Amino acid sequence: MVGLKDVAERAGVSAKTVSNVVNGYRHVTPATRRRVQQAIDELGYRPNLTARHLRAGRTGIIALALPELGNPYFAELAEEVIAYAAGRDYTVLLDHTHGRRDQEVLFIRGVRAGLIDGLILSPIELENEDLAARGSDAPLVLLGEREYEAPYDHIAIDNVAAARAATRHLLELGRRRIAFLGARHGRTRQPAHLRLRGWREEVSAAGAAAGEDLVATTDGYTRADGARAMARLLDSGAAPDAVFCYNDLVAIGAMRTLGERGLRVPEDVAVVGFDDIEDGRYCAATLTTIAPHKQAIAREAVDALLARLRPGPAATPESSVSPVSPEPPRHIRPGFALIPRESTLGRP
Amino acid sequence: MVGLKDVAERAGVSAKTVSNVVNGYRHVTPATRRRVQQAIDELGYRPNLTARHLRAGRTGIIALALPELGNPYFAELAEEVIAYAAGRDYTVLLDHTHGRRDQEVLFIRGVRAGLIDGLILSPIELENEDLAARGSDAPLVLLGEREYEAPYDHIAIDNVAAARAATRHLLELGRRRIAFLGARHGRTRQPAHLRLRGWREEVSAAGAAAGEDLVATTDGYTRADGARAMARLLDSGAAPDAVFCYNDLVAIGAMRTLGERGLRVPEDVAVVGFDDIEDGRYCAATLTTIAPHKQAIAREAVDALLARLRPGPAATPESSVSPVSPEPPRHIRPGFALIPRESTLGRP
DNA sequence: GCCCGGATTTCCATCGTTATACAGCACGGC
DNA sequence: GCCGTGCTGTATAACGATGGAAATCCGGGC
Repeated sequence: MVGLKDVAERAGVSAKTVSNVVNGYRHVTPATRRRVQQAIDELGYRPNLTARHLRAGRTGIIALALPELGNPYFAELAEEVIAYAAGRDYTVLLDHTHGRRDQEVLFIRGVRAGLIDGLILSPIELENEDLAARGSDAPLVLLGEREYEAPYDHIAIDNVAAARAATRHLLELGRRRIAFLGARHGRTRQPAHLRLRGWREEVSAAGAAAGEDLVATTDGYTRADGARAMARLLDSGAAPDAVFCYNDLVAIGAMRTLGERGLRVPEDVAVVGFDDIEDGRYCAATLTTIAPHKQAIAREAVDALLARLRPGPAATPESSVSPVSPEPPRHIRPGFALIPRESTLGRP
Repeated sequence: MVGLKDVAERAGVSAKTVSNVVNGYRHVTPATRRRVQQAIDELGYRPNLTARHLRAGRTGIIALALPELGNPYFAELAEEVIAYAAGRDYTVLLDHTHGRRDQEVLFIRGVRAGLIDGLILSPIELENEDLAARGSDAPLVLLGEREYEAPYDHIAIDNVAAARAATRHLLELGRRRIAFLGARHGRTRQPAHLRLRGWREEVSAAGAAAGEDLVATTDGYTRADGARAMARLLDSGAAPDAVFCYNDLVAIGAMRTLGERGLRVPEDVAVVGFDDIEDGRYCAATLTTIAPHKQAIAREAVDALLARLRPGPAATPESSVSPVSPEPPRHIRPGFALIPRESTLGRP
């Protein structure tokens, strides 16, 4: 490990002068600067980030905790967050919770205390009481469909409106028996709550079938879950002429099952997904879907977090005694779009 | 920020005693331990990782730099690496290079110096000279198809053998005009080098068509690249009866184009991919593919890296003067399997 | 020749934690 | 009653970098 001291010794100056050179401090003689720079190059010195972080009291690292990277939606979102954060000079530490409550609790409790400046979490099974009992004081931003009463910024598209738009699209195509795929069973808090509500509101308003026989539950939100749920739904005799799926993965699984059963998409059953993952654009029948504005979500999430990290605009000296009441939590709703493709329209 | 000192003061002991309690040091009176623990709980103290890292001279963080998270192969691999590293008490800092040489160079040069203990990199465009000019001294493990002359551990399946297995599978099905999809054009070093060679060796050995008209180039390895390349190949009149694709994404793109052109998979054109990503199992025709043993790759990569991090087994005191020559770089070849599915066999 | 003021560089303390060395103390054997 | 002998707990010094005060240097004005 070559440190400031080594460079300083070699250049015949003090450690602080080397530090000044490294940080582009103005008042350094060109001659000194040159000598120091040469020593730096010769020794291959690189400032130790850990030490800097300790000194600075911050690390410039934010954590992003998502359920699964295997879900392309989250992988794509992660890329956006990483890219945007990098532009704001922050490094992202990516983690996954497997959608498990204990993992989620761990994160909000503050694993990595002192290592990360803040956390963006997309919870699945987290509960209100977990947030209330939170120990860590690092800023936290929540992402995704789940809604909480705790005072944290929350970024999510309007899931009810999106679900209604998807359902309406199917209704407008003349479908009357629209199934919902991806309710979670055995839970008091329903992760799919809002999308399910949107579906229910819209079919009810249209006077279409809204029976519970058209709601299929899943254990998770993977392709396999979608395939199984679709099979169960068909076996139950519910005979849907369309399915609105919790997400694209579930939809892709459902389409696979439909294909195996000899049912055509969209002629026999139209399918709508949610997330607009890349895969959906290359299915045999490209997938109609709700496209949340991922870039906006990433941007808003990072901005919201950073807003709570930065000292805030000009805290006047006297106000530092009586702490300014923090900004109230904000609920930000990035946009979304319905993207009609072959799974509802057929091939042009 | 509540630190050891605050806890110490509250418990009426020294900071070191608190540290001892936190770290489970044996010789602490139960009474003292209790008092300290209570102070910890009351203040909600969490040890500052940055300070620990500085003190320890290591962070327990390793970086994993992959081309794209949007490619499910890398997302799935990342999950494996993160999980396995976690089991070995290491945190993974995930990064992506977009397969760009400048990014890759940045990483091996040692961005994050001092913050990470080592790096696992899956390079795409990195060159030998970049590795030779490497500045950082943090251990580095290379992943993936590209081969280098630099002295670093390298983890990759036997790509030639895998490509031959895939091609042989197609030959055994009676296909004679097997195209290769995903050569990279305009590059001296061909990323797809080994897979292309495997294809060439196998078709030549079988006396099947091996002309350059059956080799389609791509700019990248995405679904879109695959779709475009397939279209070009068909337009060229090459009339393949099978395609072996650089990876599953390219294969999925190719299948989409085949579908649009009214060609059936596998009846008219059989398709084989590479990577065994989840998507392939849910295509209209499930995708035959080469499945690299991802878990083994992740395990070997992490193990190889950690082996160079840990002090090494019992460096005898006298040998510490004359530095032991480091272990020679190892080339590790995890296994792979050909997984035949509908894209070559048809639906059972 | 001496002093002044700004530019340049150095010294010291500090971020939060832990390793090392040592100081207090109770207990038992003589 | 004295002195080792184990335990406990404390004081101090790092880890590597940087902010701020203090010290030094330099040329110019008197």
